[in-house]
Amino acid sequence: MPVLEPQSPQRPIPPVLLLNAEVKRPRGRPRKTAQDRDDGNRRAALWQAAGALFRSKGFAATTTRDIAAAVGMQSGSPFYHFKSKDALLFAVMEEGMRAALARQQATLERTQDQTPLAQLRGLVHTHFLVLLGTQSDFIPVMLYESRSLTPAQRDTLSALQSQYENLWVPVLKALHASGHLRAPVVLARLLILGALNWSVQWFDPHKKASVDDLSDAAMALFVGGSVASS
Amino acid sequence: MPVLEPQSPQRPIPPVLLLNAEVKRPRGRPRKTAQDRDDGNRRAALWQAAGALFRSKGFAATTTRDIAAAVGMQSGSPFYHFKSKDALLFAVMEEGMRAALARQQATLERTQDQTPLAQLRGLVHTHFLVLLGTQSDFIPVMLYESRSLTPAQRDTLSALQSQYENLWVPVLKALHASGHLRAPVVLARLLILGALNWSVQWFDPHKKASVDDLSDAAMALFVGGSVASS
DNA sequence: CCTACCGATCGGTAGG
DNA sequence: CCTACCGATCGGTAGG
Repeated sequence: MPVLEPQSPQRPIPPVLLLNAEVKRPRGRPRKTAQDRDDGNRRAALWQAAGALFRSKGFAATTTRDIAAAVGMQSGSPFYHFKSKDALLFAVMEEGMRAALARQQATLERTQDQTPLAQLRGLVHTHFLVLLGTQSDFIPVMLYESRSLTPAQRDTLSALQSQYENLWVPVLKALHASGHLRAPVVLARLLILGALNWSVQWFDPHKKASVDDLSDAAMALFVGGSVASS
Repeated sequence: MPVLEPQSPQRPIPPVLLLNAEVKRPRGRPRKTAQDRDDGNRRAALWQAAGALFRSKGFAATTTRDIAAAVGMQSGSPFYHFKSKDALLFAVMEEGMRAALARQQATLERTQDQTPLAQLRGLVHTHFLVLLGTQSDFIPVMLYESRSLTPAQRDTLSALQSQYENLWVPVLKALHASGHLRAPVVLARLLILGALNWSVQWFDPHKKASVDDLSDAAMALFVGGSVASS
């Protein structure tokens, strides 16, 4: 009887692995096809899964094992793609900000010949889509978990956030000049973005209010005010 | 030479305690005076310290050892006062909500003979004070860490939150009826509270904008709108 | 409220 | 990307 029998090939698959795999997976490591090989598939899968988990459970309460399991990896494997859990958090935020920036820039281009009111309506609507869309967990994560970043990461993200906020300023300035917006532009920007961002706390896609309804209400609240008649 | 000498009174104070205590404390366990005895001193100290730590580091990233050290206890001692870390979180939130409710009720009583605009201004101002005051960490914690509560705790808190939100409704309805507020009342309430709540993200007491400035800007934004002249 | 400790978990790593 | 594991930490507890 052998004293040492490491890695016996007949050893049964541990139950915990069967729990994580819905269907039997083929034996051995998956072959890398031409489409599959190191083109960032797995890396993107990791930060997308991380984004969803960070959003629903919070950064500190999410384990790297959760993330690994979500994409069918073993516990140590995420560290092959990301140096640390922190790097994963940063990737989630950075990818999200870049996507949001691109969408808002497209919105501004699409509405550049319209009135400032229409431009604001476009920014508000796109912001709601970015915030509340099914696959955009990035922004809520960014808004809630920034304190877990390193200073250098925070700086990089701050620059992206400034870019994003600055997209709003010319529109708000125009509306301030035309009298549609009464509050000072800087504070108005902060309060408006806050009102929109907070919707991640209460928006329920199953309720009756749609993103369009929200956009209408926001516009009415911010720039649809009446004459102060008393 | 005695084998067992538990609680030897000559035993030196462990260095870790000296680090936490700015001044030398009297030897032995502190005597309980009439004022001191179990009147909730230590319990309140714990949830107040927990509130500050949960706010700055987040619930999951704060250890019960952090909390114990902040009030000069040993690692296991918070569990003498609270059944679990979870119970501490709940205490922070509940105490905060009750304090906020009391302050807003006082505001409404103080302004009950004034115009709805003045009443809203009072609610906004008090809300900012509750949010941004030096000793009110409770609300930000509540807003960010609710997912760590048990369902029963969440229910209790939801009831308090509903009470708080309902304080705003009559005022907003009056302003809607008078034409000062254009957006639907329910969505307006959500957007307005969101705009205010978000200020915990960016408000800096060392910057020039005061809570009064914020209140003015918020009023201008929500109910100070101009005629839509184009 | 302290002491001493447990059981579990977790981020991360060496080596393949 | 997996295996096997470490070092540290953490919530919580027994007993006093």
